Amino acid sequence: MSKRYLITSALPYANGALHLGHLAGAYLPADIYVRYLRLLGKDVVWVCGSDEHGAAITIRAKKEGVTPQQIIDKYHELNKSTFDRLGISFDYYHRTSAPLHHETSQDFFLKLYHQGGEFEEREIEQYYDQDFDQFLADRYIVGTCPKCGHGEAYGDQCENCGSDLSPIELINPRSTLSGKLPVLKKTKHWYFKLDKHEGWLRQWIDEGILDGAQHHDPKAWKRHVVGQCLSWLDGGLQPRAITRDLPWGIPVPLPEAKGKVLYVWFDAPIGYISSTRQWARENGQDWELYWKDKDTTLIHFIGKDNIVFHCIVFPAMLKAHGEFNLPINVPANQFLNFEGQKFSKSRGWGIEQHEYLEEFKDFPNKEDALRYALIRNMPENKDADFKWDEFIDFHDKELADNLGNFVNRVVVLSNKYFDGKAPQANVSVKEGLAEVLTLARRLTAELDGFSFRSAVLTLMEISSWGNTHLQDVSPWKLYKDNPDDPAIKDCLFLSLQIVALLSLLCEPFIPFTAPKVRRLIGLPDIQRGELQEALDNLASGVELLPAGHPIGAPELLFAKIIDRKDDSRLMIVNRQREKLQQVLTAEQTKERPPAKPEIQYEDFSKLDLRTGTILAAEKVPKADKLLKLTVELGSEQRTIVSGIAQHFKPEELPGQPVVIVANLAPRTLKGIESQGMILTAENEKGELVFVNAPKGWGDGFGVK
RNA sequence: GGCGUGGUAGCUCAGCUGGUUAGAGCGCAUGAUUCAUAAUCAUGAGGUCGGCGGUUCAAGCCCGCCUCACGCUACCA
Repeated sequence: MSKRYLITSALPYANGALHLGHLAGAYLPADIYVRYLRLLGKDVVWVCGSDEHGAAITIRAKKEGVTPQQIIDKYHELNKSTFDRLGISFDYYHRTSAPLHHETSQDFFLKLYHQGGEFEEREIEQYYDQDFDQFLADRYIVGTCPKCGHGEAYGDQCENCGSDLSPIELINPRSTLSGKLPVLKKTKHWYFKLDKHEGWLRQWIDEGILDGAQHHDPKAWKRHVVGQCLSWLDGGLQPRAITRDLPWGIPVPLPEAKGKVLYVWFDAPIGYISSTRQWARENGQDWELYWKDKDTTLIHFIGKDNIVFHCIVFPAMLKAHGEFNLPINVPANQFLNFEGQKFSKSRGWGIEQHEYLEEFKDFPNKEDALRYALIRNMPENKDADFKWDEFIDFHDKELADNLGNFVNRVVVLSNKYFDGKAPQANVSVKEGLAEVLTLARRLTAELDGFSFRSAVLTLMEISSWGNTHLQDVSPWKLYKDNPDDPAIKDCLFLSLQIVALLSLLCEPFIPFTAPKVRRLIGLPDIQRGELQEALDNLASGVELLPAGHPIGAPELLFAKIIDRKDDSRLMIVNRQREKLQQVLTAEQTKERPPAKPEIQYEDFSKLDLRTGTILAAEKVPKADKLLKLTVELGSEQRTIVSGIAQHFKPEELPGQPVVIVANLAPRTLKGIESQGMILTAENEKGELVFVNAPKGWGDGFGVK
C-alpha cells in the first residue's frame, strides 16, 4: 500500500469556460477518487490550475481588445470558482502565470539543458513581422487557404475547411499584428529529443517495467490508453520544439534566447509540480515527498485528447530530469457528447459548467443531480452521451426513489415507532449486514479500479438492499399485530446502520447530499478516514449508530423532477431542451457564409470552365477519398483525380455530365496526374452534388 | 489506405487470463404491499453476443477476412 498519493487533473486552458464534457472527463472522476482516499484516511494531495500561456490566449486578447492578463484573470477566476461551486475539491488550484511556476519551469529547463543530451538546437525559417520586430506564431499569420480558398485561414489551421496547415502554405500571408506581408527569417529553437526515450517508454507502457523493476500493472491501465500509446510509439517519436518566438509565456532562461518563451506544452505539465509546491508552501508541507518519494503514487486524470502527452511526453520529461516519479496510472476518459452530438460552443450545442449552475440556480441539489448524471454516464471506456431525459431518470428513479426514499422511510419509521431514537435491538450487526458489507467492499474495489459507473451503481444496490430488507420484514405489518415485536427494532436498527454507511459511501459521488443524510440521522460531519473506521467496525460487528442515538426529523433529500404537484423543476429542464430545439431550428434556416472578397471580371475570365461527361471512374488505391475519373471534353479526354469517393460509387458515375475547370495547373495525387477539377456544390450536411448541364447536352463547351 | 478503440436484450452499458442454462439498470408485462416522494418489493417476457470462416473438447472472449461507428493519420486542385 502506498504511503501517499499525488493526484492531478488536466490544467484547463484559461481562454474559455469548461463544459460538462470536461467535467465528466478529468475533474469529476478525480474528485470522486480523491474524496474516497480522504475517507480512507490516506495522505493525498490533488492539484490542478489554469494553463495560461500559448498563442491562443494572445490572439483572443487581441480580438477582444484586451490584454492577455485580462483574459487569463477572467477565466482563471471563472473556472476556479465554478469548480468550487460544483464541489470539485482540489487541494490546490494554481495558475501557470504565477512566478513560482515560471521559476519551476525554468529550473526544469535548465536542469535538462545543463545535464546535456536531452536537447538539440535547430535553425528553422519562420515568418517575421518587420514592423513589430518579432517572429510570428502560426496563429498570428492569416492568409488564403490553399485548399478551400477561404480568405481568413490561420497559419496552423483553416477554420473553414478544417485543414491543418503550415504558415508557409498560405497564399498571400499577412501578419495579424501589422497586417503586412511577413518575411521568412531564420530563427533558432530548442528541441526535446523525445525519440531517444522510445525504448524504455515502450517497456514501461507495455509491461509496466521501469529501470528493470516492476513499476505498475499494465493491465490496470485502460485498454484504449495503452493502445494509443503503443500506436504512437510504433509510428516513431520525433524531437519536439520546446521554445517559441512569442511575447507571452515563460522566458527561455538562456542569454542567447532573448524574446523566446517555453512552448506552452512544455511548461503546462510542469504546472502540476508548481501547484504542488505552492500548496506545500501554504500548508507547511514538503512538496518533494509527493513527487520524488518512491512511496508516493502519482495518478493523472485527463481526457483522451491528452493521452499521448501524459503517457509519453511528460513521462519522458520527468525521466530525463531524473528525480521525479512517473505515473502509476493515467485513467483517461473518452469524450462526452451532448444529446447525440459533440459539444460545440460556436453552435451553442451543450452547456457549460457555470451556465448550468446559473440556469439551475432554483433547482434543489443541482450540484449532486449533475454530478450523479455525469457519473452514471461517464465516458470511461467509450464515448458517452449526456441526455436530459436520462438526467431526469437518474435523478428521480435512483436518487429520489431509491436512495432518497429509503433514507426517508427509515427516518420516518424511526420517528413513528421509536420516538426519534435508534432502537435497542437484539441482532448481530456482523451477520445482519454481512451482505451489505460485501457490497460496500465491492464498491471500494470498484473505486480502486477507477470504475466509477459501477461503483455508483453498487451504491444504489446497497440502498436497494435496504429497501428490500424493509419490504421483507414489513415492520408496519408487524406493528399492527404487536407494537413491541422485537423484529421491528431489529429491522430498523439495521436499516439505520445502512443509512449511516450510505452517508459515508455516497460522499465521493454526491458530497452535497452526504451531510444532509448525516444530519437526518443525527451524526456529525464526516471526518477524514471515517469510512475506513466504519468498514472496520462493521467487519468486527460494531454498529455505526448505537441504540438510543437521536434521529432527526424526516425531510426529503431529493424533490422529484416529474412531480404532479410541482412542475417547477421540470420547467427548468424543459428550458434546456427547448434551447437545443432552437439551435436545430436556427441551423435549418441558417444564413450562408458571407461572400468572399470582391474580384474583377478579369479574375473570373481567367477560369476556363467547360462541360464534360464522365466516361470512367475507379477508386484510387490507398486513398479513402480519391476517385480517378476519365472525362470526355469533346476534343479530348482528361484524367482528373477528385476527392469525392465518399459520396459517389465509381460504377454509378459513367455518363454523369459535369463542369470542369479546364485550365487548372496539373497536380500529381497518389502518383496520378490530375488535369483539372470537377465542380460540385456541398450543403450544410456535407452532401455533394455535381454542377452540370443536362445529360447529352454536349461536351467541351464554355461555361460563364 | 494505415493505426487505435468499439459494435452484447427495445434503450444505456458490464462481461477478469476462453469453461456449466450470457448479466445489470431503464423500459415492458403480471403479482404483492402501503412506512415512504403515485415511492417499494417479487416474478416474467426479451439476445443467431455486427457478419462469414478458422483454431479448440469448449469462443462474446483467440486467429483471418468483411462490415459499421468514433479518434489519430495519409489523401481531398
